[in-house]
Amino acid sequence: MSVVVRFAPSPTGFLHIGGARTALFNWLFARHHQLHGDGGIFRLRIEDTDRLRSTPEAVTAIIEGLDWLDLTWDGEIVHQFAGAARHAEAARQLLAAGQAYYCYCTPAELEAMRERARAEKRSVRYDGTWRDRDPAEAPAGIAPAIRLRAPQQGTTTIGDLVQGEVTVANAELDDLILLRADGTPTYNLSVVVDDHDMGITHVIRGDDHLNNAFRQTQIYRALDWKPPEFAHIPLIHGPDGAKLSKRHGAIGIEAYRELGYLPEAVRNYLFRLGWSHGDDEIIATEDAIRWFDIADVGRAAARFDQAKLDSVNAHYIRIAEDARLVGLVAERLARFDLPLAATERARLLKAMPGLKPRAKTIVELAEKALFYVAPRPIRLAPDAAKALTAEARELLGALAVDLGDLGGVEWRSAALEERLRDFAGAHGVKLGAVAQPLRAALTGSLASPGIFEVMEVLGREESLGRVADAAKTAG
RNA sequence: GUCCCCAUCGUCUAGAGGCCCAGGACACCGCCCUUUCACGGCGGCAACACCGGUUCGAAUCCGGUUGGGGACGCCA
Repeated sequence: MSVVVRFAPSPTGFLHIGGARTALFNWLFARHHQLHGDGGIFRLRIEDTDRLRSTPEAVTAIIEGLDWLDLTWDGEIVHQFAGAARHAEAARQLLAAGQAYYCYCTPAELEAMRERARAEKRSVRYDGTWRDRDPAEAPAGIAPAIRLRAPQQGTTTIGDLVQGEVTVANAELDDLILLRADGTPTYNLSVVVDDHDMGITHVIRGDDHLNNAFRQTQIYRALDWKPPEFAHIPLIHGPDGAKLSKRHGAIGIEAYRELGYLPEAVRNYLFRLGWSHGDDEIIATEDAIRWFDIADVGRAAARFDQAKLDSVNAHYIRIAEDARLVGLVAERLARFDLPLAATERARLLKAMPGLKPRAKTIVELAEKALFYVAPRPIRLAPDAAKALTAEARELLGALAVDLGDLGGVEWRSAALEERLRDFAGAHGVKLGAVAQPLRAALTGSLASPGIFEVMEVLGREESLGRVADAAKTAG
């Protein structure tokens, strides 16, 4: 079996987290099958048949989002509207075969029909007014839409790879519109024709399309085409348990990049949401490809949990290349008018091993790296300033003299630690009593990487300069 | 309202009749490590929605109830 799947977003907004996961699952499915030699084509189709709401900006956002997540598609992007003529032709073919008919109801009439149904607490669906009516009775001046003459008896069943076998009574489904009055095809028609023409074997999409699967199956049957396999994956819900929407905040995938998440972390978090492989939590993408199986996708909706995303992201930051991290941090700092010189980048590179286990996001990493490259005198956080008591400053003054005497001794973490311990002993105080004021002086904060490491990275001159700054700070 | 789907710790999940008085991860709380904060290590809290069946035996199978979600557009 040669597997062909597609991700088919409508370009009416940014690529949100749910769409990203749908794309990810399709991509994983394709790459998995590719690994096993049975095809594995992942196509991208932009469903832009809604001419009013589709925008080129949204297309760009979707492409950038997929690029960022490194979900590469195969072949050319298909723009659905480009196939409108072909879709319309399918509708006319059904019309000629008696599988579809002209409906002259106006939108206003249909709205009234829905209102009535709602008021009478009946199910809301087209009542078939024009299904069997003679077209000769058509009102003048009204352009008709084309509706599918759907079966009214019996049932329609789809064998869903995630949800199992799902059956619905045909009486529950009404005659959907295939071609609008203006001659443009509707979503359900376009999807069926495109999926068929593109040779799509598996349709993997959000659960919210499950109902459409029945309608689409009816269209396949009317056209005498074989429907693809369906796999409707559960939606992602917000913390409140309802479908993730704009109401839950800015959730475009690019927002996550902006918030400092690494693409591999977002990928890991996303495919672990609804799909599992035993107890594995941190899963490399290569392993996910190897292990991915629709059968392991859960049936229940999952809530989005930022704390977990943070933790996964923290993990990927810890194992990321230092140079890459420096690049990402530099990019952030540059936005705050802090372009880094080569020496500062080199400093950050050296500091990165001590910095990265302390950050959950790149934003946080940049904040924590700031003191390394900030110009003297560095800004002191309130609690750091408070730690610099008169007594502490006096101690730092003495320390500066002591360290200044270090002369030819190496300015290295191990040697500095030894020196500091001796200094503390000589002054009859605990190491912490000198380390904390020193930390405040060097980093402007009371929480930082190991202080000896900080001294080494900062270098002799900068370190002593900062200590001197702090020692003379007015208490 | 009608139809469809779902249901294990707060959250993500493992579990496909005995291995489960339910395991892992995140979060939370302790302790250890330690110059601070993290990381790491150790430990703790915490769930099979409910009621009936089936079975020697059910988180796992069946039915119902409740709860949650999704869909009901000439949107996609």
